[in-house]
Amino acid sequence: MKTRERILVVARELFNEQGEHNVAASDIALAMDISPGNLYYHFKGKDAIHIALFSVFQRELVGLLGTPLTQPSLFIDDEDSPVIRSWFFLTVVLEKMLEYRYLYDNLSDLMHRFPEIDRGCRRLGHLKFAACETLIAELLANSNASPERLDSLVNTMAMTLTFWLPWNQMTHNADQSDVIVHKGVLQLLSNCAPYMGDEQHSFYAECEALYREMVVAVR
Amino acid sequence: MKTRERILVVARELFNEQGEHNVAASDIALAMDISPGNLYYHFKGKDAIHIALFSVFQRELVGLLGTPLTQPSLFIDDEDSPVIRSWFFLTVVLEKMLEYRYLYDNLSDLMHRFPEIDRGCRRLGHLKFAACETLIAELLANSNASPERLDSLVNTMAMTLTFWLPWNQMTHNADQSDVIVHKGVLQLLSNCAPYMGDEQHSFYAECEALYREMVVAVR
DNA sequence: GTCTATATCGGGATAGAC
DNA sequence: GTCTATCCCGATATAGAC
Repeated sequence: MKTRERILVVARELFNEQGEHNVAASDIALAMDISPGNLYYHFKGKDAIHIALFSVFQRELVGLLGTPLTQPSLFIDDEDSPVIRSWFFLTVVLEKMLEYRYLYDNLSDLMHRFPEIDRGCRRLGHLKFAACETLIAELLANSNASPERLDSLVNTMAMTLTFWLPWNQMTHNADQSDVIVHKGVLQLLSNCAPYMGDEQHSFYAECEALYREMVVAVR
Repeated sequence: MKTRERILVVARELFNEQGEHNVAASDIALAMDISPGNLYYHFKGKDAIHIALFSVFQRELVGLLGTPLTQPSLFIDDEDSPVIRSWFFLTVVLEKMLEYRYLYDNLSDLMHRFPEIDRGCRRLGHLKFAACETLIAELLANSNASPERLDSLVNTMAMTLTFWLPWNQMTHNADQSDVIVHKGVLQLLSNCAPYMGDEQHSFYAECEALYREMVVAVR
């Protein structure tokens, strides 16, 4: 792997582990066994690394959010139930966010410091909203919930999607970084539960079953 | 007002306006027209200011969260409906948080840097949970929602309470800092709506009525 | 591309006069 | 209590050799 690539990988790891602000450019160089000067040859400082890192993340997440549940894929069959499809979709999104969780630990800060990140996050926010809307439309197709309620539901889901990782970090100090995604999906979907029609119970059963299956599989 | 007091007030304002990390100790001194040396006479650096500021906030918020809806007060009558009481309670809590919103913009960061803030926020988190639980117990007294659902509802509410301010800041760049509290209360209560019994509609009506009333009153 | 050495700079912190 | 002046340090950034 080229040095430029490695810098991005190592920087992301350090940011996630130690918090963005605790990592100096020289720390990254040190962790890679290269000199600070060399690092500055590839990126003109930590800022440039941030921009590059975020642009990769943005591209990847836009790709995921852009095709929510619409097309079948390798993993998702068109015949699968909306619950399964939603479950899978949310899992994939949260896992991607977990890879770049340092971003969500310091969202306001980074958005404030970097206009690019600010614009990017707002764009991602809109996409999150849209994705949740189509997800809900599919999941609650024959629900009689009022539009206002659905609005607030979408809002809750988009917000949960954004802050689930930091929220868990602050409530459970333990590092259950693998179950955290599945717990998040359950939390997200359980918000939809009360609005579902008759399949309500079967939904919840399916959810819980999948949840336990995954948690067990991890351990 | 004594200098020591003024430092805390000005620091809080600057933190809220410009973000905690963008404010140096010398900035605070500058904004107050005192010398950096003088500031250091009162507080041994920015860290000490943070600790002092947080301890005030913690004391205040613990006071609010500690007596959720239980005792009648100047503003809350024992005969008032649970909806009104919940509404008022959430408003007061969110308004206090708004006064110290810089905290919630950089939660992970500050918790990471200051063990005191870390411990305090976890404690506040528990109190938030407990408060939401009693609120829900009162609000959904005769609901038949399953315990799992109620758990996830409490979780959603506590999380919303924690991240509502930063979430709004990142979605709506406009500074509608006065309505933000009322919008938050509506968002919080609308999560409970589907679990309410027959009074569901009357609840929503009451909520919306109050909401509009308050928004209009502000403008 | 990579290194070492060094310059720069901002913010934290202290000493001592008033 | 408050000021001025100064020191110190860590992190950023550059220069120039290899």
